[in-house]
Amino acid sequence: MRQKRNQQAKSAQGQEGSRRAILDKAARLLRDRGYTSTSLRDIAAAAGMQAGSLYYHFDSKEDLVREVLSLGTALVEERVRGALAGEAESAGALDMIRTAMTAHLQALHDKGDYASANIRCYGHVPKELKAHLRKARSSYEELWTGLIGRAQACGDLREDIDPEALRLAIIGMLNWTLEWRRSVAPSPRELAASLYDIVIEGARRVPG
Amino acid sequence: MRQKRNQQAKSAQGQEGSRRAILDKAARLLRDRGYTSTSLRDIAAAAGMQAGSLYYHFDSKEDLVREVLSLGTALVEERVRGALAGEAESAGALDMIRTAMTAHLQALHDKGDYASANIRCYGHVPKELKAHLRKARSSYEELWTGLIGRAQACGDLREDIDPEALRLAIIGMLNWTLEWRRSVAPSPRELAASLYDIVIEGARRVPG
DNA sequence: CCTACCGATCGGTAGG
DNA sequence: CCTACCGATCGGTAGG
Repeated sequence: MRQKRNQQAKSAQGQEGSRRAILDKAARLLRDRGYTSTSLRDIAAAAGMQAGSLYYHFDSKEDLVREVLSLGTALVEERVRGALAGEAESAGALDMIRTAMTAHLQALHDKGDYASANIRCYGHVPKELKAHLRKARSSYEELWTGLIGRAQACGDLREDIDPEALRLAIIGMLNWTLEWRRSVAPSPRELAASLYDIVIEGARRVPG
Repeated sequence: MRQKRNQQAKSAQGQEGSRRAILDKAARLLRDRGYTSTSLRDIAAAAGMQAGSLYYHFDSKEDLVREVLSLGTALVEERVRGALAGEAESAGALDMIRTAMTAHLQALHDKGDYASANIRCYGHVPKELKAHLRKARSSYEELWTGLIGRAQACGDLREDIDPEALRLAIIGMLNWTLEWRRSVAPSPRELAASLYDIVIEGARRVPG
C-alpha cells in the first residue's frame, strides 16, 4: 500500500519531469532552428523518447510549441516584475526603467531558451497560435507603457515623445541583441547600462 | 533572321523575367512564412510554374534562397548609399545619420520583401548560408561604423559611447519595426524622425 | 511510454 | 520549361 503510493508519487514526478524535459529541449531546438524545421522527432530524440510518445504529454505540435513560447513571454515578464518589486521605494521612474531593461536582457541571455524561442519563432508560427501569443505579449507591453507613462508624468522623460514609439524602440534594441555574435556581446548588465545610456541620455554631444 | 534574333532577345527577356518573378514570389513567401515552411512547390505555384521547373533557373533551394536574402541586404545598402550620395555637401554628420535611418526604413517598408525576408529568415537558415550572408552584412555594417565614427570625430556625438553598441542599437530599433502591427505604424519617414529623435537627443527631459 | 504504421509533403532528378 | 517519379521525412494515430 505504501509501496503503491510511493510508486504513484514517483510516477507523477516522473511525468512532470519528462514534460519539463520535453519543453526544455523543445525550447532550445526552436530557438536554434525555428518553428518548422524543428520536428517532433528531433524534440523526442533530444528528450530521450520516441516521436509518438510526445502525444502522451501534448495534443499536437502546435500545443507543445504554444506552451514553450507562452512560457517565453511569461518568464521575461516574471523576471522584470520581480526585479521591479525588489527596487527600493526611493527608486525614481528612470531607475525603474533601467532595472526593467537589465532584467529583460538577463531573462533573454541567461538560460533564456524559452524567451529566445518566442522572439525568433513568433513571426513564422501559424496565425492561430500567433494570435494567442499576441495576447500574452500585451500584458507585458502594458507594464512598459506604465513605466514610461509614469516617467513622463513625473517629468523625468520628455512628454513630446510618443510613449509607444519609445517603448518599441527600447524593446527593439533589447531583443535585437539576440542577433549579436556571442563573442562580441558583453554581459547583460553591461549591455543594459550602455543601451539605457544611449536611449535615455541621447547620443548627441552636449556642448560645454 | 531578324525574326530569330527577336525571338532570342524575347526568350532571354522571358528567362530573366521568369527568374525575377520567381525571386519576387520567393521573397514574399520567405518573409511571411520563413525558410523551412516555404516549399519550392509554393514558390513555383506563385510564379505560375511546376516545382521541378525551378531547377531550370536555380541549382537548389538553398541557392534560390541565398539569392533572395543576399538581394535583401544589397537593396538596403544600395538605397542608403544612394540617399547619402544625394545629400547636400553642407550636410553634417548627424544629418547623414538621419538620412541613413530614413532610407533604411524606407527600404524595409516600401516593397521591402527582400529585406524583410533577410531579417526574418537569417536566424533559421542553414549555417553555410548564414556564413555567406554574414559576409554580405559586414559591408553594410562598415557603412554605419563610418557614419558614427565621423560624427564622433567631429564632435557631434559623445565619444564615451561605444560606437558598436550605438550601431547595433540603431539597427535593432529600425529592424524591429518589422514586428509592429501595420495598423499602428506610421510612415517610414515619420518613424525615422521619431527614432532619430529618441536615440540622438535622448528621452530624458532636460530641466529648464 | 513503445511499436508500427498512415497519408501527405518535402527537395530533388530523369527524360523529354 | 513539363511530366512523372524517387527516397526521405513530416505530423499524427492505433493498439498495446
